[in-house]
Amino acid sequence: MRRPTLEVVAARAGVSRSSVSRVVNGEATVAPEIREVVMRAVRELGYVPNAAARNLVTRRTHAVAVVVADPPQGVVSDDPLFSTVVRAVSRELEAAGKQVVLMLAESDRSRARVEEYVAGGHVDGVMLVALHGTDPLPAALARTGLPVASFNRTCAPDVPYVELDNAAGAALAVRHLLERGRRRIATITGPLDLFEARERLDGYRAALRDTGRRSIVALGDFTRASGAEAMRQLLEDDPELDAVFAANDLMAIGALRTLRQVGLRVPEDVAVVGFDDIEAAAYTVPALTSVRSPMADQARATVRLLLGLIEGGSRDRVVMPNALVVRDSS
Amino acid sequence: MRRPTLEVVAARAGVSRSSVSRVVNGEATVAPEIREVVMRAVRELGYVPNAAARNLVTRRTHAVAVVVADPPQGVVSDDPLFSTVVRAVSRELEAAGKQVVLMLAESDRSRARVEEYVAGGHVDGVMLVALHGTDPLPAALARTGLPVASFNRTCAPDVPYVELDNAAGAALAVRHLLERGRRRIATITGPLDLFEARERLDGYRAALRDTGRRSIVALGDFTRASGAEAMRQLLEDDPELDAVFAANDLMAIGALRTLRQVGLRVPEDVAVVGFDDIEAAAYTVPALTSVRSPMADQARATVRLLLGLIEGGSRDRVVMPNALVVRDSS
DNA sequence: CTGAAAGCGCTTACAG
DNA sequence: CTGAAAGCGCTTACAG
Repeated sequence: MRRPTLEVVAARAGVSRSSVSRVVNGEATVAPEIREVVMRAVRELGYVPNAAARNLVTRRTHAVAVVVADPPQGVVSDDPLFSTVVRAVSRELEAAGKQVVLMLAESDRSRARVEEYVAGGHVDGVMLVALHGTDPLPAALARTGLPVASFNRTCAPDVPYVELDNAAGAALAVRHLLERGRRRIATITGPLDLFEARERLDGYRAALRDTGRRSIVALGDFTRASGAEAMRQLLEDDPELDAVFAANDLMAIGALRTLRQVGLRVPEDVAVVGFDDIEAAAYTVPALTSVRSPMADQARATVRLLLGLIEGGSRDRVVMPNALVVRDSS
Repeated sequence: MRRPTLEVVAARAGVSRSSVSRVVNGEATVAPEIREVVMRAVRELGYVPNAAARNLVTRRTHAVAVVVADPPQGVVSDDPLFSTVVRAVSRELEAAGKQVVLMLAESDRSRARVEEYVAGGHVDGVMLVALHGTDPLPAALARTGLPVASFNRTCAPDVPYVELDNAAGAALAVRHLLERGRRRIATITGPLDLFEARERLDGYRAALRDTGRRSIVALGDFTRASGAEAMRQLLEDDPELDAVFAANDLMAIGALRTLRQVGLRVPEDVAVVGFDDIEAAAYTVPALTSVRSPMADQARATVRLLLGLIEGGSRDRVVMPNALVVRDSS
């Protein structure tokens, strides 16, 4: 049962295809009685315009690719932020009448697919999420000539992006710990090929440097397991430490677990602060102090940036502010 | 800078458009020297076939819509399962050469958009996730004539689906608690307009009925907050209860929080069991016993079901088994 | 094995 | 305001 075409609707309504097209596209220059009769035919036949035909001539797809360029270990898409970001982006794009085409770029093969897909004219623009700092994908996509915006910082010079003020957020956490009287403040970093992770580490270092204290650093990869492991490492390195700033909440949750296992009390013995303020932060024991990054806001900002580019707007970089949510862990 | 067309490639290679098309589509019936010269032209010009033109004539899009039909409160897409499911589905579809078009169906307006999009021939098939039992969307989509498969049970008679054996999973949890010597076992349900929630409640009831014990039920909606609230309610209703089965882990996490707040020990005073075995279950205090539902497997099964339908296969219903992961909370 | 031609279902100047 | 016609960029019988 083939779907009816414009042709069929025109025949039914006794008008030309042009007129049907105009009515369907809501053009003003149509006589009321023609509009009327066309609308009826459309309704009766259950006519829906064929997308491919329309795209072919208009060169507009009303679709946007959201490319989640996940590092191999799946840091980001395993993250609670994944759903927050994907949802916020979807809602915003939908409100703007754009369809979301979700693409996971993991393997080299899937990256090649993404490039081909975008170059094939399937979408009007591309939004990138969660890139390695050195990911070549942004630059490759920018080369297609389509509008591209990134949810986080990239190193492609011509791809505008939105980002958190990661360094400032980290500094906020460290200063809070200092105010609480903590002396030996360690940090657990994210994977340092991500800008976010590097910037949060920088913020931590800068805040400590201001007070002449030394850094105590363990590497993590943004997963709970790595946070637990890094905490163990830190305690070995410096049994005297009295605070830890984890570069995201998942690692902070892992750190809490290790501290409990070795019998250290939080916050009495060791204070813990995370980053992102995911929903689970309010449900840890004790509840986790965290830097709140308004992910949904960031997602909205990126969408607006991209929509602006599609409409031919400017390519400004946007930086989102942070706040600290103090709970029981510090 | 318009992208080169088949025409341009043909001119460059000095052959017909037909030949270029054949080479690009990997047809066997092409002389090696023609293939050679076409490939070179393609490479030099950076030719990528226009998707709209191709779809228009082949009536194939190589795309699949993944429709997350979330209840208004956003139960599902706030859920850690969202990312698990979306990722597993994306990977599987990508491996099959299908593009994922993610659509959130929340408001009536966005539901209408989904229907129109699907009817417009944008996709080869539809995968539904997270429906109310009474959601009219599955039936509406089935009416477009396109292949539709659901990640969970629906009430549309002609939409095949994959589902967990929810009742059996719940019964597993209850029997485990009985074996541990618990006498007064309560449950916190999910929103009862979801089949999953109803079936888990049924399983709980059936398992208790077998032993002649009575049900103690509080309603939740699959969120942490509702779990915390329901737990409070249960303790008021029956201060003697010694176990609770929450219909998902998030609510179990909320229940743990309430129990801690009122000074009850887990599992000494009250044992807690959840459902889904999300990653966070291993990180609660105490670590949460949970019914493991192989989400990724379920996602894969649904994708295979849908791909089968697209290829013209059968419409079998699939039921996935469950297991219990025993941790410290019971 | 190759090419000329028709056609997929739309939109959009262009006349009238 | 309306319609006839061209054209978007491809694929695919059909001849040869």
